[in-house]
Amino acid sequence: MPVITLPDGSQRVFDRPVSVGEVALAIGAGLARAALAGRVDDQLVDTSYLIDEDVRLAIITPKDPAGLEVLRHSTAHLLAQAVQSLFPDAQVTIGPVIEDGFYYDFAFERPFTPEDLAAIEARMKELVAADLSIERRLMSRDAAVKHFKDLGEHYKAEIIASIPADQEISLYGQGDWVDLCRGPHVPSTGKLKAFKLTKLAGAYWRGDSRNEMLQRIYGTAWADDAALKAYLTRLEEAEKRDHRKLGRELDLFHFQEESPGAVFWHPKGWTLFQQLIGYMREKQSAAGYQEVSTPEILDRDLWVRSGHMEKFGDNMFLTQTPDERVYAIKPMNCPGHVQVFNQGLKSYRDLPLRLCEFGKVHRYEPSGALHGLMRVRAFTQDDAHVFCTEDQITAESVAVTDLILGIYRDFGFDDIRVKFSDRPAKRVGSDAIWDQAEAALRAAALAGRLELEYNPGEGAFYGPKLEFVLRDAIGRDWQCGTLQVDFNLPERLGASFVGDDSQRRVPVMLHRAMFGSLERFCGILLEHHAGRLPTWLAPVQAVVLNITDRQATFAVQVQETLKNQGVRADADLRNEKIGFKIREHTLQRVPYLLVVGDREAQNHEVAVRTRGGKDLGAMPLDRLVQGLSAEIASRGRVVMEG
RNA sequence: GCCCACAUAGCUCAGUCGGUAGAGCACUUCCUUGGUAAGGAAGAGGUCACCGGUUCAACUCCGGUUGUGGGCUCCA
Repeated sequence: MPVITLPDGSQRVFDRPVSVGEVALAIGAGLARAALAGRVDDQLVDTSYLIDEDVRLAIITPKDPAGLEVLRHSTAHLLAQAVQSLFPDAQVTIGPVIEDGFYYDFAFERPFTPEDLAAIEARMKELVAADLSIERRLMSRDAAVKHFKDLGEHYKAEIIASIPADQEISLYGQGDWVDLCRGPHVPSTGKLKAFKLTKLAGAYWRGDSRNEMLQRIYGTAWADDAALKAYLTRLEEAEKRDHRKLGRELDLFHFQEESPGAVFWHPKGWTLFQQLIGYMREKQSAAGYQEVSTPEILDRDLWVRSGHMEKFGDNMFLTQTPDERVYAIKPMNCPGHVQVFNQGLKSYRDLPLRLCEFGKVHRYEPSGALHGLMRVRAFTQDDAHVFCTEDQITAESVAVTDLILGIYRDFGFDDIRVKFSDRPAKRVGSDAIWDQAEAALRAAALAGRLELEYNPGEGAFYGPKLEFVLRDAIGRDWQCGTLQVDFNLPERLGASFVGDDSQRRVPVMLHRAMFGSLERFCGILLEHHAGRLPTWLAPVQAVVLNITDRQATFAVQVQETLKNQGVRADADLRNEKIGFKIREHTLQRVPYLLVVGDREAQNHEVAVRTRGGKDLGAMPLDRLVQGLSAEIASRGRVVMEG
């Protein structure tokens, strides 16, 4: 006589064991139709699951996030069934749910083509129309291994063999097709309505690049067609703000074959870049950093001593010169900064010593990893190294964290999280020092009142680290800043200072970057703002548009006035209609369009329009200058429009 | 680096069965001086990424190289 408690607290009593589906039907026919699965005492189960004792039960529908997951998982199975019905020789492997969808990896003798994809999707639709019921059964491990081996499914057999002995092996069948799966699944294929196969890709078996490559088919699945359509629209919107497209449209930068992964910055893009540097210089100087500049190329031997050659030698650019020496183009700035520290005898009184550099580094990234500004081979870091005593680690770490958080907020990022990685198994330094360093980083992260994600054992061999991740306007995460404690490099490169007891000591080094890569940060900014950079960062902040040639002189006068006040202003004196000019500069995302006609010239004012299409009306020149200057100085707060 | 796809004018893209290339926008010139998201006309612009092969003939078919895109792996 199971008593079933529903989420609203109400109870239902049955005089015999009942399935989740039957309970749903007892509540209502509509709910029974929508039911995809059940949650029985926090465990997700199929609608066929038989309840024979008192439980709490929630009926899971597509509206429930868990329901959507079940739906996607079942769609992955549907995909596998369709593939095997069309291509019986294809072997199945795994097919998990991912954000917004699912994928399934297959082993098949020839690559799938886009035409195959269309055929597979059509077959999936047929299987949905057939509304095959999906049934779960249990099997012993040995029987399951034999079952899949007999089918020629070697990957599945391998997966089953690796499942812990105490776990039961469940299979799900739909029609004549069976797959190994933990479940749960929707009751029948007819429940799968809104899905689309999206792309083909290669993927290594078990995610290991030493293994053979499988073929992955990606798909997306939603509760209904409206949600699917909304998702596809969202993808299109994301494409529109792609920084590579914006880079071309706004004439900011380009790439070309002669130097893959290296940016050609155009005047407008470089203006943005320089704003970032100028901003950071100001912040760092205020925070007690001293800027240095170290060589781009350094003898290979230094990188052998630092340990980089051994670990990352394959990813370094090396020079070929008329002499015998081999230089490495620097992939990082740290060894250079240690050389600066090493000049002259340092005292504990010199610490903490904070050296920063806008260092351009080169890394030979794998060709397949390159991606616009986001992953390049030549980039500029806002790199800094703090040389300090062990006692200073905490205070310095807190200071760095505070600095980083304030900076992200200035750029319009409020959603920031931190990943904390502590000691790995293989490491240098005593446990006492690790205890101290980890405590310092944790304290620093907590001081910033941040959401902390803990990655045990993921730290560098030379010290623990914090990684700062920011979330952009369309919900993507970007790792930018990093703070690492290093017990290793100073010693390897012979850094030391004289302590208050006159003994030589080895300093601790904190590695820290805030933007990370300036190139990448530019890309993130462009996508975050969809090209509409805040006024203080916009390459062109205002453009003066004359209506006819009669106002050309006044237009130039307005432009000059603005430039003299430090506003980046252009004048568009072309013989074009005002509508045409408005359109062009709006598309160029210029924050303020200043129209001057006879009326304005007469009154010594400008008609102000924003790139958002808002008409701010006529404004005397001095008020315009005042407003623009205030907005630029405020870094981000919109003064003019408010 | 691995898998798949792609590479035609500055940009976005057509180009059938193999017969040496087109459009729109942009650009140049001329007309137009027009009040808030595209005024009109004419002109110029291409070794079809590169190298090789097949063929009477290759943008087109085949092989290779480079680059790009989407994934995988990697990211000090």
